[in-house]
Amino acid sequence: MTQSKKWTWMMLKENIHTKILNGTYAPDDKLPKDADLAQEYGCSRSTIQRAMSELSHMGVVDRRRKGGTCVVPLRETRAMITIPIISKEIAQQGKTHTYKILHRAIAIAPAHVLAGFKVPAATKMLHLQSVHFADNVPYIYEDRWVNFKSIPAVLDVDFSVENANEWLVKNRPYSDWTLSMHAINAPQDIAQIMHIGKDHAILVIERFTWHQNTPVTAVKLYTHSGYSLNTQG
Amino acid sequence: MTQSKKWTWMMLKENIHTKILNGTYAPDDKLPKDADLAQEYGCSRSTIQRAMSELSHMGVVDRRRKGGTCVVPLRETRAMITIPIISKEIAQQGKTHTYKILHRAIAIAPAHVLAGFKVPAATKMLHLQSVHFADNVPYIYEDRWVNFKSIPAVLDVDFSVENANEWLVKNRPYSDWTLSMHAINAPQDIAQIMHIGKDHAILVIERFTWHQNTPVTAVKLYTHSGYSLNTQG
DNA sequence: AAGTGGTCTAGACCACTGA
DNA sequence: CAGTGGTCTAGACCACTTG
Repeated sequence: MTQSKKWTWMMLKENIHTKILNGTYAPDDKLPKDADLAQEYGCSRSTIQRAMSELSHMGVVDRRRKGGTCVVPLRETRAMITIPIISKEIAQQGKTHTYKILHRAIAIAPAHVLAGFKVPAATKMLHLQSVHFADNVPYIYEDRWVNFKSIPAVLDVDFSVENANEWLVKNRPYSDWTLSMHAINAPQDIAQIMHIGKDHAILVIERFTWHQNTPVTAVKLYTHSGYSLNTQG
Repeated sequence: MTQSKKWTWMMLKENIHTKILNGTYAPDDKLPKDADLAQEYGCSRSTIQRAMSELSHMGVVDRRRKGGTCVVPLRETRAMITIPIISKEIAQQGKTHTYKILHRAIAIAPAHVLAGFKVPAATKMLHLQSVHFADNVPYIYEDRWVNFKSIPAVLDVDFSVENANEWLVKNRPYSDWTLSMHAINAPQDIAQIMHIGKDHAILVIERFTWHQNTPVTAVKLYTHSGYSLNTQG
């Protein structure tokens, strides 16, 4: 039925996905094995493999050696989100990015930072608090701890000029990270900085980064009112 | 230097990523072309291709035909997030999921729903408001519009028993969607439903789904206090 | 132990796109 | 139009896992 056509892996992915969506393959059904599908579609097994591994990655099917390929019954939505580089994001909106540092100190990192890093002992880190503006309107407030032991040069940087995130991305890339998003009511100090009312709801993006198991930086980004993260699939 | 070893695409990905992280390949540098890398590592071009296309997908490098492969200078963080199936998520926490429908009506969808669907004309849809509980504590409030023209059977379902999201996932899978996350202060009615104070900050997840260009459902999930979305890379 | 998906190879051709 | 990445193939072997 499906021969005589040239199938790319992308077309295969969509074709099989459609068959799953329209019930040709129902939830929990077992799909034919790759070799049989290859014959059915008249293509090589590698091409089937490529399509199916995408579907597996999307959470649409579950693939196991020896077990075969099944349609996942209650599929979750998986989305790739991009945490933008702040200055780029602001520039894309046609606005001017400026940046101001409010606080710089070396201090023992608070418990939640140590916990997030999974570092048990109290450790001194560089504490940086700063604000990003878009056309002089507060855009994001950034509260950051930097483990300067992993990158001593950070102590010599003049962060009144240089943006901490971008300096770090350039000078101490990370290999692993965690990310968490939640909502909070703005406490008094942040409300004042962001020019919003106390208790105004803000989206907080919290990120921990490591480089080969060494903590690099922990940052909380307190977004401006109305900020949203978007994606599609 | 790197021969005599058996390289898998995963090892290659990590090895090349490390070289980018440690500056062997600096931002904006051009990497050797796939064929040369294949020779350098003593593997086939397909294997290099697999590793590099992963790095490209991660946003670490930029690949162009004829242009070659470059290290992206200011790399964004890209994360795969999973929007869980509510009942599963609650079960995973060892709690009991229950569900209650508060409102069911057919009405003209409000402007923001029509706009999100990119449907210009006023359209009647099924409006469902419900709450999910974890051990009888409000967990998520769900405000949903269903385009019943795309799935008439939805009008006959007894949503006092059946969970709308899961019924839809089973009976009208979607092919395309958008997702948006932001924070709001709980309005009076939602605060009351969720047993929180008015203006308490909550994370809202808003999703529009289509099936082959036909709107299926628009849903806003108002999460409980303290909810967070997590991911890692 | 056998079956199925995961990976690797060597080679071919195609599709962009930059010079 | 020439160079580079993207895809496809046919076949081989490996790794996991289930019966």
